[in-house]
Amino acid sequence: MKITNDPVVRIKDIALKAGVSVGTVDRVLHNRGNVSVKKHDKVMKALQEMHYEPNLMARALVSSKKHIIAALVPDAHVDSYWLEPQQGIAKAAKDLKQYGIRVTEYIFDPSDKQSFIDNANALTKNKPDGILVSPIFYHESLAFFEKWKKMNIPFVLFNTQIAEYDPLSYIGQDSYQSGLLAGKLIHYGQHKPCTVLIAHIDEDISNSAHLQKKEKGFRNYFFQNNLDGQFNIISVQLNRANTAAFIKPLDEIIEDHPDLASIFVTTCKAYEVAKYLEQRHIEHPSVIGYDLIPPNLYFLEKGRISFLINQNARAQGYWGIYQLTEHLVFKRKVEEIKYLPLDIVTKENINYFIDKDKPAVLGLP
Amino acid sequence: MKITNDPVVRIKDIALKAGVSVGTVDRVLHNRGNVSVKKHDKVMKALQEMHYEPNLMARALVSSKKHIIAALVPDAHVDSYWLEPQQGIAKAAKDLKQYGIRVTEYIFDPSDKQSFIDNANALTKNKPDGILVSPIFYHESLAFFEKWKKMNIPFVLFNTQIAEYDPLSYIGQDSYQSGLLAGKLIHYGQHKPCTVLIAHIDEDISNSAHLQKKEKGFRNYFFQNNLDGQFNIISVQLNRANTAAFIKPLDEIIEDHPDLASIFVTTCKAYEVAKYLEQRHIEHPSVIGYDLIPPNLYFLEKGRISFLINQNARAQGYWGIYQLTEHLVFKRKVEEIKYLPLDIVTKENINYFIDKDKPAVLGLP
DNA sequence: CAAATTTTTGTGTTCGTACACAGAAATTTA
DNA sequence: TAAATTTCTGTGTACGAACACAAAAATTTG
Repeated sequence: MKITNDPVVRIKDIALKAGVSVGTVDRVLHNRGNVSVKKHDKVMKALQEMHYEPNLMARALVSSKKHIIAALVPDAHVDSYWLEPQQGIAKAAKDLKQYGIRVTEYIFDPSDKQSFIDNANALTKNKPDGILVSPIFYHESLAFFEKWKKMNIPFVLFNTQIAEYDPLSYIGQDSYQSGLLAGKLIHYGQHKPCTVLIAHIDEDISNSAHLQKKEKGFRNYFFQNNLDGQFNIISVQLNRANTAAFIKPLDEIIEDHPDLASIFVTTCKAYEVAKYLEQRHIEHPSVIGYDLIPPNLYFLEKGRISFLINQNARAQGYWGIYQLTEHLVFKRKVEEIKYLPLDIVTKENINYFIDKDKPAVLGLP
Repeated sequence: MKITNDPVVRIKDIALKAGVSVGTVDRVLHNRGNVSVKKHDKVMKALQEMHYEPNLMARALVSSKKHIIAALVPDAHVDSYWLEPQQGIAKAAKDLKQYGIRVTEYIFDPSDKQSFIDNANALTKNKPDGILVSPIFYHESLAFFEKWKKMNIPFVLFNTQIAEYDPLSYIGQDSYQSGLLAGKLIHYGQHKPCTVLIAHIDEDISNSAHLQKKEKGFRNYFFQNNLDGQFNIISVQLNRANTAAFIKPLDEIIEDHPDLASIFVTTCKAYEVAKYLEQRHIEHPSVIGYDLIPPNLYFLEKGRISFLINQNARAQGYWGIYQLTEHLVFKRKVEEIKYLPLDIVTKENINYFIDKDKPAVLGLP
């Protein structure tokens, strides 16, 4: 039998041990100054010896002042991908309400820079206590980062990383690594030489660092493992807006490459490829894609999509708000970069990844 | 711009609205009785209308009485598998200390029923406020469940499920599902007819419901997908204690089945098979196993093990303590069964799964 | 109908921390 | 050296919920 814990130490205990009042300990703890060197040292010594750890509940209770967090996120009507982060944000807002967190969402059109600017301006005018933003427009974002920096408003980025003006934290997906992972999955499923297609759907690669990183990671998997000779990797950019730009290129690729064994879809639109294959009664190529959105799940269940890589977009939104809360309410240090797990999801383990209404007790791991 | 939250409602607000004192509201909230029907109704009405949700911080703060949780877990020296749950328990103990939780561990020898009984007796004598137990001995466990039930001590099971005497919660691995998943992974990697080996290492199948469920799930994958014809599935029980009982059967199987394509190891001992294959310079069979323990990670990194299925044993320990805390401290309803995710781990995404000082993200998606 | 008893209701204190404010000690100024 | 100022220190209150206890109202008893 072993006991895992030592007793709880309160500020009062520290004060007693150091021979000072709780007020003095408090001043030391928060570097508020106005403490004589002598007592400061005494308190520090007591703190070291007793391993003081603040009671987060009491702390949260007393500083129950309201913190307003502004979330600047793309409109899910334009690209349904953004539904997930938004759900995460909403969940976090609900869970963290009791800590005095209020979340205000500013929704911009991801296809319209001006919409981003307008919303960012509106947000800035309201002077929130913290900002969560998906800075998909690089240059436009920088200007606001500078403003927020000057206004001393902490901001957290998610989905897209921009290192300048050091944000409080970046919550992200590791696109390169996910490309590597997709490569592994496809390689594992294919032993004979064959053709593999990388399909970028509905997004302009040149404008998307993500897609580039995914493609690079994917290609590098085969390169690093000296598989270039066996696998003929081709890539294509498709656009659903225009049937000709979607169906036709696919038709041609299928015709030109009878040995096409797998298709790696770099966006959340794997279901479009699955649908296409089904309609054309093409059985052989396996499909790997991203994100647990309903149409993808449908084809995963059917077996038409083999794997989905879950980048935990929901969790990105959740963690963004969570990190800001840690900073604003509990004044804790937060990780500068937080990559969320890359889950490999199949028909057989899907049920662990949907729903996930996990509770939040702050302070928890 | 949309605001995600409504204002926080306190007991005081309810009392004001209902025209009573906070004491009365408190009595209604906790069914303490001694409230006139008239006022009771008024309070109920106010509660309904204002969507009261208790402030968990304040609640935990006021009832900051110590809760002692006893954890009855197998000795990791006998089977290193138990290291993971123990780490999870230790982490939870640390995180939840501030909520007044003290964890006492009782370590028993998993190969010795009497050791289980002795420790369980010692534990019971100390009358903890909650119990976390891995009831690997069925009959011996039942007797204690009955005692604890009578003593009104909530207990949570992990790792092994026993439904009688309804525990507060069961935290578990879904062994059947993980077998299915392993089947899928092997099938995905093998297109030609071949032989597949199920290896149970260092455990007696007949005594382990887990291993049986894993094998059943695995076989059913192939059965349900009408793949019986193509895949010749054989199984073997190996024991490292005796070299003859380990090396020899493997040698024979390899010789008898030149088309052996994959080996599914149902325990955490996949590294033993990987080591064997390496020493014999046998390249072709892919290996799939369980658990992220160092020797397995070594062979995963080398490529000798293709996939590891992570049953999140660490998280099992963590959640066990967590669920008891939810019940004891926050008085929240806890899920009766909590299956932890089955993660598919490869060389390419391993870094998200090790370390995990994961909050279990508590609360997270 | 008053006294005794029971039921119902309200008030006050507690938890650990943060912060405001008052009071004490040390320092500077005249 | 006294007064004014600055630096330092301790005390008191608030946060929201829980619970003990006191007070008030309703009921029973004599």
